[in-house]
Amino acid sequence: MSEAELPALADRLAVSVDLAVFSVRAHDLQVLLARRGAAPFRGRWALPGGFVRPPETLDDAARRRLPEVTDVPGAYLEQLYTFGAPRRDPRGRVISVAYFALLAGAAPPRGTEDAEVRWHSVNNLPELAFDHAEILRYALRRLRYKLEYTAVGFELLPNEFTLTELQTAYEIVLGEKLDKRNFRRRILEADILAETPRYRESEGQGRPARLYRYKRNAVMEVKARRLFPWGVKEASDERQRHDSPE
Amino acid sequence: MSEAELPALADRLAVSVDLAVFSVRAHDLQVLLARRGAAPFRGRWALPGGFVRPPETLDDAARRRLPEVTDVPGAYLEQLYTFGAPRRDPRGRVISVAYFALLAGAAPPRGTEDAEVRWHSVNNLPELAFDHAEILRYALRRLRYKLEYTAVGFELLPNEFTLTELQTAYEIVLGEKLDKRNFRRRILEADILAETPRYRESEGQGRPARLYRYKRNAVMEVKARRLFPWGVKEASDERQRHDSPE
DNA sequence: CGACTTCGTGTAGCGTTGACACCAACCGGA
DNA sequence: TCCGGTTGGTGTCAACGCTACACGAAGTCG
Repeated sequence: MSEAELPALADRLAVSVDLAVFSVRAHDLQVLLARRGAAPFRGRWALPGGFVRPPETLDDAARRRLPEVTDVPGAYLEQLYTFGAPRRDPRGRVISVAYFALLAGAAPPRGTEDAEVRWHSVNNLPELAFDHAEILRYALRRLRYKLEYTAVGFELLPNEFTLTELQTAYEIVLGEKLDKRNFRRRILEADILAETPRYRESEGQGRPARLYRYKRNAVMEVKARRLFPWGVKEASDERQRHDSPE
Repeated sequence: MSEAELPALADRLAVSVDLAVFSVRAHDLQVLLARRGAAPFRGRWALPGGFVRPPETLDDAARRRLPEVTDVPGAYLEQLYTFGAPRRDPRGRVISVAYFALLAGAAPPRGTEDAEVRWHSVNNLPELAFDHAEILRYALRRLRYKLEYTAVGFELLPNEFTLTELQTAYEIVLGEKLDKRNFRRRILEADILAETPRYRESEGQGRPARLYRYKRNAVMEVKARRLFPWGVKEASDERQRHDSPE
């Protein structure tokens, strides 16, 4: 930031936000995609997003997109990474600040005037416009990491939920079965859930399950872990940059 | 990304990269700052950085700054977060993609024509221009996290180093003493260091220490950790967003 | 050669993790 | 109402991993 003057208009860049909106629906991890109604990539599916307007925050720009594609009370939103390859958009230089969002599974997609919006299974994705496949791969990786060392899983569920529903959501996202007793021990010891007096009695047989809700104002914090008590592997084939967070 | 057309020139944004360049020098964690030679914030210290030019990658824009402020062979560089509050720059709307870099302690600062560049202790910082204090706080947090669960510590040292030097670097960054035997066990089990046949004999008394170097092509990878075997604390006073990476 | 400094090494106790099986509550149909 | 079917909810024990901790080795200096 040493230049005295802002760059000339011609040297300014278009800045967009793109959202990877995840939800667990139909026992599957899904992401919200919008079909492009105009060139370039007309007809292709893409992450919902749009250009940042001069007076708004990046977070605001991202949050503003949400009601355009789905009905949702509160959603978890987090900035992910900024993608800025010079030719990622054929129209010209556009840098994209990627966000990911977590929604309770109930949210139905909401089409816009000329843009069809639909949930897609992350296991069965169409070809995506721009570099959105890369963005989505990255978002997915981050989502899994995040779920492993933080407890944002609630954001994928309605306000009240059973422990089994929570565990199932984790299993779906992580793609791996978890031990019931250990899962419950951990999540309860973490002291971020509050029992409600209510039970889920609905749908069919079986013993009714206690409903829990997420304790507001409980914030996950990674307990200071001494150095890296983990592992190291040889350089994997995975040829990706973006190894930030983890 | 549903609009068909790019925004008008007037609605484009200036995009800058700002770098938090860290190094361990004089038994202290330091960051490279440049004194601003022009308004706004003339005379204030700021993170080195500059505007992104249309044909270059964000990473390139960041890497291009490095030789302007210091001599360095290879430096570790990683994108951090993108800051986009509308009024963070009094000249107009500028969004800043923040990077952090790690340098071997030897690197001397290198002034530019009208910009003095100096190392500053992170424990004794001057007032910074723009929102750079916030960016730096964030970068520092990420650096500490990163060091705890990844083994980038080498990047703060010259090619060959002793285990004690490495441990000292970790202690300085983390601000906490570490157990010698445990540190060595961990770092060696990780199998990312290679012994050299050489010893550090210089400076003064004591038994000479074996020199090690960082194994190229050894990539840290967080061993898949089951769920969050960690802790949770009440919402801390720390009123910050940006809880991404961890 | 003795005092001083830094290097380099092993173990035992403890806490945490992961694996594992059964009774409880409710439903529906016979 | 009883019985089979389904889902909910609970405790222990063994293996492992982390932490804490002290002393002989190798060299320097006077």
